[in-house]
Amino acid sequence: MTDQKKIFLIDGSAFLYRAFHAIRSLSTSKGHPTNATFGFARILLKLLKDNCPEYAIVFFDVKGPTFRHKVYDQYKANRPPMPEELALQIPDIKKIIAAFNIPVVEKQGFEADDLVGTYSKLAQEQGFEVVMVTGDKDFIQLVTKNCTLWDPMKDTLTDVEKVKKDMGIEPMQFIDVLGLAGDTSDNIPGVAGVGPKTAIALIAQFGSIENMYENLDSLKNKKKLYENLSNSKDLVFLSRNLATIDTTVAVNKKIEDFKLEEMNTKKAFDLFREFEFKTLATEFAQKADKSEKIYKLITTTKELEKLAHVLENKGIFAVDTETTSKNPTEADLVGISFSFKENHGFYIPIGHTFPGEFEQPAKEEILRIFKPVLENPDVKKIGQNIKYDYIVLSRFGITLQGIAFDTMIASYLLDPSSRRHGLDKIAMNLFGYKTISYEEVTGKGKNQIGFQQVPISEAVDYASEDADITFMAYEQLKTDIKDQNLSDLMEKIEMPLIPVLANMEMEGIKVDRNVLKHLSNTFELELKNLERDIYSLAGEEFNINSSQQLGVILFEKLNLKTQKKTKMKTGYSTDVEVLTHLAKTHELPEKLLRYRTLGKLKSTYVDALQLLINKETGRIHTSFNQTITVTGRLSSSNPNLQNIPIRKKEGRNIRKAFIPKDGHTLISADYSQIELRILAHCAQDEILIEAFKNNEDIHKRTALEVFQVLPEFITEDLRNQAKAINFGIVYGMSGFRLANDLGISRKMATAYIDNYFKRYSGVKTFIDTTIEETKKTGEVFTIFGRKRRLDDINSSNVNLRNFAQRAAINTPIQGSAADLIKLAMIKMAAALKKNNLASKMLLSVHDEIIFECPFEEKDVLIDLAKNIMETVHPLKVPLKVNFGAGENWAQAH
DNA sequence: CGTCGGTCGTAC
DNA sequence: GACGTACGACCGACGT
Repeated sequence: MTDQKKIFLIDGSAFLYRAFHAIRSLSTSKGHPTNATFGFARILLKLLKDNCPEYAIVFFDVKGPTFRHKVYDQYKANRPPMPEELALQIPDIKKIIAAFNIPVVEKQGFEADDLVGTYSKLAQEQGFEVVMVTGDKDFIQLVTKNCTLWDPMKDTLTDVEKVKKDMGIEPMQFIDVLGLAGDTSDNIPGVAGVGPKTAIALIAQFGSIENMYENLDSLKNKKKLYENLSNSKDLVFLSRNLATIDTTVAVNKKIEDFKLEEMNTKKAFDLFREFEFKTLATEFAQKADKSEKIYKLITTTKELEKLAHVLENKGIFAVDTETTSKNPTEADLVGISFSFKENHGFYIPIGHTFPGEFEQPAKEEILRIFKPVLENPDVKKIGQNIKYDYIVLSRFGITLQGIAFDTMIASYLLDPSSRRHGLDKIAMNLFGYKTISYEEVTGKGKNQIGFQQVPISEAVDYASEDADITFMAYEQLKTDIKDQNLSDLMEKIEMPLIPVLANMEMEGIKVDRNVLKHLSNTFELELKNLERDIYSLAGEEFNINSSQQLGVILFEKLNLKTQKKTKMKTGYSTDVEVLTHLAKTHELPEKLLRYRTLGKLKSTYVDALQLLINKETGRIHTSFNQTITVTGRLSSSNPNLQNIPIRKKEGRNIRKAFIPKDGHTLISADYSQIELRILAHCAQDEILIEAFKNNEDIHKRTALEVFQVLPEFITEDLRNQAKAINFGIVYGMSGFRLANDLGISRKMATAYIDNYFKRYSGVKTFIDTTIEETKKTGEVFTIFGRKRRLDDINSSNVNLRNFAQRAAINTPIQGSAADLIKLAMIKMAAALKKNNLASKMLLSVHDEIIFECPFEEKDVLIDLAKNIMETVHPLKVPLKVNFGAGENWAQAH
């Protein structure tokens, strides 16, 4: 190695084609080709990584005639025009080069080759070592002791020694080789019958074309060659001229000007993201720069007041709270952070355990100073999962107002199928920025500390970053939301829903612990008995909850007939269906079914619910998650109050534990057949619409249509079968499944479905057109424009494709129902406030809203709710809401 | 000792 | 294979 400066001259034009052809096909999800862009980027990255160049230039041909065309009008005449797929990618490639901060040189009338030649000469004159980066053999003529040739795709290096060794000639003599051999791709003629091998041999023998012709007689013994050479003398000299790389192009002569600057990783990352180069994007993501961040600890009264003042004036800022718990209904405030400008953040410590190292302001003072701005509805607030902060602040006497944007929700609306809407993922996706993780500052496992114990400097960085990134993400996501036509959904539904849900969570629902205790004891007793019986029937003790061990007992020890394997084929299935079947032949499965039912009720509901009763309020405060489901529904967790049993008697008893507070009653408002009504609306099916308009029993109507019998022959059983069909349609059910469910032949089930589609022809058309449309766009939409991508709809995998087709039908229906009830909840919350009612909305269970209502308000509330819920958004069919009231949830429903 | 996938069961 | 959307208890394999 020498300390000589080195410059890399990159033959961009040649690599365009090589990259384009090397990768067969690659494109973004929208179909924009990226194969050449990817190949080119990889070549440049390899160059940068392998060589860490200080100087480099990329050269491109410029469209239009060059001096070679003047000399020879057939030059490159046989070359087809650049494929459109490639031409489309040239701007992308130039963007990548720009992001890498590599200078580009191109000049009208000259090819990249000539520019490489010219700069190669200049650079050597100025004391540089030159590496020409290309796969084109023509450049061999330029190789000198200070100029080598590197092909990054084959990773071969060509220097003077290698040329001498391989061909027995000096590099400069390679021009004469080209003169003789020609070049079919450039349409340079050369000599007929003379290819590279012969040409090299001739030049090796004679030294030059001139010398060869002077001594042509010595080739007379090779008659054909001699004739061809004699006849082509003019062409040979012309060909040599054409193949000679010009080294005298008039250009900026200062090589020093081409010193590389550091690449713009951010821009490169953005481009990789745009072109969907996922691995490259991730690679670049980790190189984010934290040095430009300005995060400040704010503690003095003067600073606090100044900050509050600035926030007020800015009119919009991101806010984030740090607390002692993941559960906002029991979290204590540890700190609060703000940001209103990218790369800037402020942190105010409130409840840190070790304030000795700094002055922690009094909590009351902080709340007093920031309460006005946080409660000012004209000052907009941005948050990441801001419902959390709303609840925490609310418990400290601050009602957050002016909630304008939630980055978690925006991320969700843009791609509800993604399970990752954490700030870390958002930062990575948008900026390639790796955030400080919570575990990094608190530790994890048994050594984890609360945020209140995190050293203040780390707390400042972590908390400020959260607000900073949230603000930065907001600026990007708001345009993404707009571009994707999701603004209405965001502004009219999801954002206004946040405080509504927050208040429902804070309100919670009262639970009678004694009811649960009693149920627990009752179940416990029976479970003990069942356990004893089961062990006795099995002839041994085993873990009844282990389906694996159970399988062994049933199918190996007792030799019961196996029914089916589990989904993953890891063992025998022991689910309800199997056990029910086995129950006909053995007593054990019967007991197991009972054991399962009671065990489920006890562990999942009766016992788990008791643990989640809040000590302060005596109520259960679920979380309503707004960014979980792919369809737009809410989900509920800790506990999940959306799957409390109701269908069977024993389970329904659990609902008796959910009660209203004194002087109140629980009211259930339940949308009747909302999904079938939405189906009627979306499908514009005449019969369905008519049936709903006439307030008919929809399952009975379906029975009439499908079974083609007179009304007086519709039995309860037939109605139930029709009900199963109605539900099945919404889920995209197959004939097989229907046959299974109804215990009829597959043929009969298919006939039913055929009949259904014949009668409800609008539904049939809706299903077909929805699937067709989804195939084109890869997206399905709800009535309110909620979007879900279903790329699998075009998968070659039958299972994936069928699944996507069913989802394409179900999502608009389930999702539109979710849109409607969300809107109804927003309107109900507003109406309760406007009418000064003391009633509270407590829960939402997909098509049902539960209220807690003072006795005297009951009639008013039902009137109001009926009015609002049924007219929430007019459809082609009426919406109908059923009401129930009672002293517990079982009664109310 | 924590994580994670599999199985099962509850709701709409 | 075969009906959409969730949450969560329990088991057991696996990794630290």
